[in-house]
Amino acid sequence: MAGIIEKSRRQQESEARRDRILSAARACFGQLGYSGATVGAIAREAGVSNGLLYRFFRDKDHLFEVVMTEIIRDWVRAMVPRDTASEPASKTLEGMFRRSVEFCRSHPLLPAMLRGERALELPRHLPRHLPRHLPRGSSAGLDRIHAHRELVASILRSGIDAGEFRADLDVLSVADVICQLQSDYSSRAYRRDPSYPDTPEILEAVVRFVRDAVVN
Amino acid sequence: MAGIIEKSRRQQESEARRDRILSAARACFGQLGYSGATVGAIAREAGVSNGLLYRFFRDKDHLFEVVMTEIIRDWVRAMVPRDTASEPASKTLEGMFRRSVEFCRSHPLLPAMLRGERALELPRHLPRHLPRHLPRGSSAGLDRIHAHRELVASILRSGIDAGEFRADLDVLSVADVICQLQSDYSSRAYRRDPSYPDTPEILEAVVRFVRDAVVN
Amino acid sequence: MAGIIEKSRRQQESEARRDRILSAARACFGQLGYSGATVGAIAREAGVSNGLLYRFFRDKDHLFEVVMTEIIRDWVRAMVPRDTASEPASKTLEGMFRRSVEFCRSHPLLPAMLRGERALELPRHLPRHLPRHLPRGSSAGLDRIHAHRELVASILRSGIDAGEFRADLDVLSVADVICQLQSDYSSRAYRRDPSYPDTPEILEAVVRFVRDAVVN
Amino acid sequence: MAGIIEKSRRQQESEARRDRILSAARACFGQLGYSGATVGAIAREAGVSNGLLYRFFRDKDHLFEVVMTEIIRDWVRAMVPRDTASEPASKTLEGMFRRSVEFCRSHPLLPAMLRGERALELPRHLPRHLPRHLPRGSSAGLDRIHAHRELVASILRSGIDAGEFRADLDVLSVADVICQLQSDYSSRAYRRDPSYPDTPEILEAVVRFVRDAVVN
DNA sequence: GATGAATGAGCTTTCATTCAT
DNA sequence: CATGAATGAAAGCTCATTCAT
Repeated sequence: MAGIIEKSRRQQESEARRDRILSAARACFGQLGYSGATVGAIAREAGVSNGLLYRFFRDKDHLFEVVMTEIIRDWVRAMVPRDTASEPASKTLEGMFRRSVEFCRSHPLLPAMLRGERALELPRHLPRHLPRHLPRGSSAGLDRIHAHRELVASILRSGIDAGEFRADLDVLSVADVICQLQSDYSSRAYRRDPSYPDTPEILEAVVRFVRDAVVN
Repeated sequence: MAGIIEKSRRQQESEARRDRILSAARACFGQLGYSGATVGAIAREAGVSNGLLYRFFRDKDHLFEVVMTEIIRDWVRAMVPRDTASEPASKTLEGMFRRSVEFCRSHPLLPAMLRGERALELPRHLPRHLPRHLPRGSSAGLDRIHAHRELVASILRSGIDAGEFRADLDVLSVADVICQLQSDYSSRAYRRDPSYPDTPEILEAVVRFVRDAVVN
Repeated sequence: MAGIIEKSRRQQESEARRDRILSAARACFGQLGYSGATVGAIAREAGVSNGLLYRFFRDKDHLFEVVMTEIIRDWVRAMVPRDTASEPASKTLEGMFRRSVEFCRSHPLLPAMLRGERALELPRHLPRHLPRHLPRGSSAGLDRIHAHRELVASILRSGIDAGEFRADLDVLSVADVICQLQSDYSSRAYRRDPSYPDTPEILEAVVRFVRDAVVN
Repeated sequence: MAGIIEKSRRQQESEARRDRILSAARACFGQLGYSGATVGAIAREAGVSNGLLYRFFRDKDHLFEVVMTEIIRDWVRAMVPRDTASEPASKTLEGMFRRSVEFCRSHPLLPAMLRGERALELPRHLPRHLPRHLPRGSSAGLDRIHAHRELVASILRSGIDAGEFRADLDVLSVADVICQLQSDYSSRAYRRDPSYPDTPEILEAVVRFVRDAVVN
């Protein structure tokens, strides 16, 4: 039994280190961008050696991909509405919005990247000669984005069915707009840019803005 | 007099080169991100030597800052409403939105960065130890952003005064939302990411969405 | 007694592991060169852990040296003539040559390195500034080389004494040439380089070449 | 005119540096093997910066290939017989042999590699899992090797035709043996290994050895 | 002014070696 | 004894920047 525990201890520590690396990567990529976040910086932040990173991840790219996939998974998970049945659709919508903002506030800042996904530095080897279209798109991430949009759309539809929302909404497009706003304002917490304020008042205003746009 | 003309000619050529560099930088930064856009690539794209770049700009960072400032200036300039007096405020708003999108579509893609400003790779040397707040923020650019917001706010106010818009709008916050949407959808043209579609239908929907949110 | 047996068993296992490591090292060094053969690859090939290697060998260099010494010992041993008395010296010589080739063919490929000994990657840390003479030269190995040459020389001498070989041979030099050819052609099997063919015809020709050079 | 000279000066210096790099690479690869010869060591030896190397050569591999091609070209060129007509074939053969040795003695040591080509460290990325056959074989080099063998063969044939050499020689195989010996003893100068002596006596003996093997 | 060859700091990645388990 | 996770020095390579021409 001692043996088992001992082995488990080692394994646990190893996993903990892996997690610390992921956390550090999340933070570094978020604050410094893809190539600004050097492997060395990530390792230092995680309190491990440079080389250890490569025991867990094939290379920097792989680490990046794992970070992105994870963060999107967590974010979507955090937003998903809980008890959608009993409340008015506008409340459901508002709940999602607030939970998303809350997730981003209390969590490492990757969601900021979501919005800018494109602006995130591309892995440096892909584009050698200028006119090349960006690949990127860890499919896992994309799926989640679609799922998110679809979720909002379904809330909109149920709101329309309930006579709560305007009947003439272009559901998919409006869902797109709402998702966009959600990621925009969710990420402000981490922009730390006074030009893009992140006050309760603003959030209130956004919620009201959306409600005014969709309710009858 | 010949001397003067000659000098003037020289100056003209020099300025033309500077412009070509700026254009190239705009394109390269846009497509490749901050660190993906090497000084060499920009120079090649501009058809000048590597070193010439440093006659006009202190360093890569400086060039980046100038590019950003310029692009924001042009963008704001393109959006500014022409004859604000005779039309309803909602039309003015819609016009701005469409002009913004149009500007970004026909113009090099930097506006895409606007939205993500923060996500744009930062100059690699600045942040050595993690908890450091991003400098960034070519003040010129910031001013424009404020100006833009102020402009939208003034349109909102005049719409309210005219009884066209809801009287209870939190003008500044709503202006913020509208500006955010403007830059979001303006930049989609350049994301080339199927997850973030850029169809006329979407644009129409956004216009309607905003109108529904603000008109009485 | 049980204790002794147990210990002996342990010891046996340990030695078996040591042998497996040596085998693996022979294969890896041979196919991948000194620095291509990573300690990890050797351990994996041997089916032991990375660290165990260091219980038996001081470091990678030491392992390499032992491998070289062993292989040379085996090779020389394989070449040694059996019943030198009854046959003509040219037969003895031919027998050595063929046994050497056979040894290299049926054995891991290190003999290939023999020839190139010098070209074998040297331990990377030794030579920092260029003009340094290569250490290398596991004395054990060298002795064997001398022994080999001496053996050939003695065969030559007995051939001369028997009136079978030319009397004017520079015995030591000719022995050197013959040894050289022996290692050259013995190692071809492992070069797998079509420029250096390894056919029975070639071997036949070499045997004849040597005979023609030495017999009266 | 000044302009032309000036430009030429720059170019000349640049080419000189390229040559210094090639020289240094020749020396380093020769003494240290492929991976022992670090890019840094080569640059230091050449008296240039690390990075300059990459202006002239794609990467370390490319540099290596150029070095090999060049050295083989020079070597073969140095061996080629001058006035093949008037002298006996055995003299022609002897001349080649001596010139080859001379070339290697006065020249950086790469010829040593020729012999060991296979033993030269392989570019490290090719073989990942053990059972893989070595590619290598800068075709330019191989061609030269074949050419060399063919040259020797033609000398042998003319010697046979002249009744100077044995009529029953397996020409191609014997040419192979002679070429092998040529590269063996040519490279000894650089082995600096007392086990493989490089004295005039040895050379004399080799020449005689070959003569005895082929002449009638 | 304009060039681009040259530099060298700094990046990602590998791997011999150690040591807690 | 044996393991393999962890380390960190050092490798190959890139690229912002300088400066002789």
